[in-house]
Amino acid sequence: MTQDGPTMSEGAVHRGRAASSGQPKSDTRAAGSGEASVVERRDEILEIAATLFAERGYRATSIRDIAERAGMKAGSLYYHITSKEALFVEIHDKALDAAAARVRAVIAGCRSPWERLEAACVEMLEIQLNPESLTLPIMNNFRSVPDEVKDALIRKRDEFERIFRDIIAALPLPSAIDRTIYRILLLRLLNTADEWYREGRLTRPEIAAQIVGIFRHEAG
Amino acid sequence: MTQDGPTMSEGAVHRGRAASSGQPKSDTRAAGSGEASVVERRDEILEIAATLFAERGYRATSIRDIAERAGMKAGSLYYHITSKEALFVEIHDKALDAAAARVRAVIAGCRSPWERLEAACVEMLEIQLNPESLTLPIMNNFRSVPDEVKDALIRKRDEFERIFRDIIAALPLPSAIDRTIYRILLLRLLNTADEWYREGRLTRPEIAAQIVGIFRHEAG
DNA sequence: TCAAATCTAACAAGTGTTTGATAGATAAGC
DNA sequence: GCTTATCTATCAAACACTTGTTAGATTTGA
Repeated sequence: MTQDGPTMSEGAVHRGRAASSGQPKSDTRAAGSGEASVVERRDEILEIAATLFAERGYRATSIRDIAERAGMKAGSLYYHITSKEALFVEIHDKALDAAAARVRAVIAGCRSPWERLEAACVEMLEIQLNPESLTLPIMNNFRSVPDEVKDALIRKRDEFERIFRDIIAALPLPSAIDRTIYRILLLRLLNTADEWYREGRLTRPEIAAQIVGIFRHEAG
Repeated sequence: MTQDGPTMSEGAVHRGRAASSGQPKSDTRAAGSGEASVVERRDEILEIAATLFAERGYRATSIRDIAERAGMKAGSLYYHITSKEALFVEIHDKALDAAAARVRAVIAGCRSPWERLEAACVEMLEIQLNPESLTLPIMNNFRSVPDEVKDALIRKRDEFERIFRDIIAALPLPSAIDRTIYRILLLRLLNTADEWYREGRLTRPEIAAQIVGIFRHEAG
């Protein structure tokens, strides 16, 4: 892609209920009335799209694919979304926020720096390898994303990675090790786990322990 | 992609001079006659395609992109190639062969196991980060490749990675470290270097040294 | 003259997106 | 309570465009 994607012009003025707009009137409509509420429907679409983006990548996932999985026709999707790009950006931001929250939560209960690193690694593997929710492996492969959007995505990702910068800053590493490279390498492994992970033999915590084992060096 | 790509039916019976076929008559035509020889023309196309595939990925690179860079129209490309898939497979195989040769060459002159590992890492970074030749970063991102082709690509890649299996087998690692995970992680970093590498500050050999520094653990 | 290499033009299929029509539910007026 | 009117969510159909690929005509050079 890089230069041929649609150009993401201005903000949406759709008739439908695209992205951010606060609740429509007061439509959260408690789950009493039998069927899924309006808000849930949109979240459902976000999850479906997230799963497909994660499985096949942005470019290889078509609007029609998403629509079909959501049980509707392609055109109908545009009642809920502004554009494919906007959909991706929204998912990406939500996924990173959720991931950040989860990682922050697990490291909060850790005393030593190495404990924190290992807990963060375990949690990252869970996040990347469990296609359960909206916390999905889509924080790389920026090549498949139009240029203008790319900047926003990278900014959000950098924000997320600051968590690891802090964890690593607290590690008692030998002075010969460059902490920036250290962080880049570690995050690359964690973020692309779904590409190199092979089911079987070792469990996820065991693999996380292997990673930390390799990255563990005490100053001396 | 995964299931929608073209289906790579049978072997080519083109009129042109697609893939493997030995030389056409005796057409290597020494470089005396002023212009590029026929064989060189085809290699030129392979290099152009390799560069584009590396830059944008398989799916995001169109036949028309390649043709334009080669100074011709899309249809004309099919005089030289059988299909986009076959073109990719050929490039991929050639790239891996070239990379294997280069890595084998540099580790041949090394005594100690750790020396060998560092030399291999330096060379891999050079290969991945120098878009000079046909030795290009396309040994990952298999998601963007049709299923049937994927198997062949993976087989070839596994063959390449055996070099690293041997290097790692000779390392005096602590018994707690799993050499399979160790190899997978290291190769993932080296193979995706073009995605995480940022120009400036550290040179490539310095980065390679950092990587080896992190992965270096003596048994004890 | 002959073959190699390229062009033009089309194909069928797929892309993101828009438009106008329409069921089904909800609310308002009488 | 019954009939309107409004609104929500969907569909069908088209749009303009890109994709890989093929066929036949045409140029180029020896």
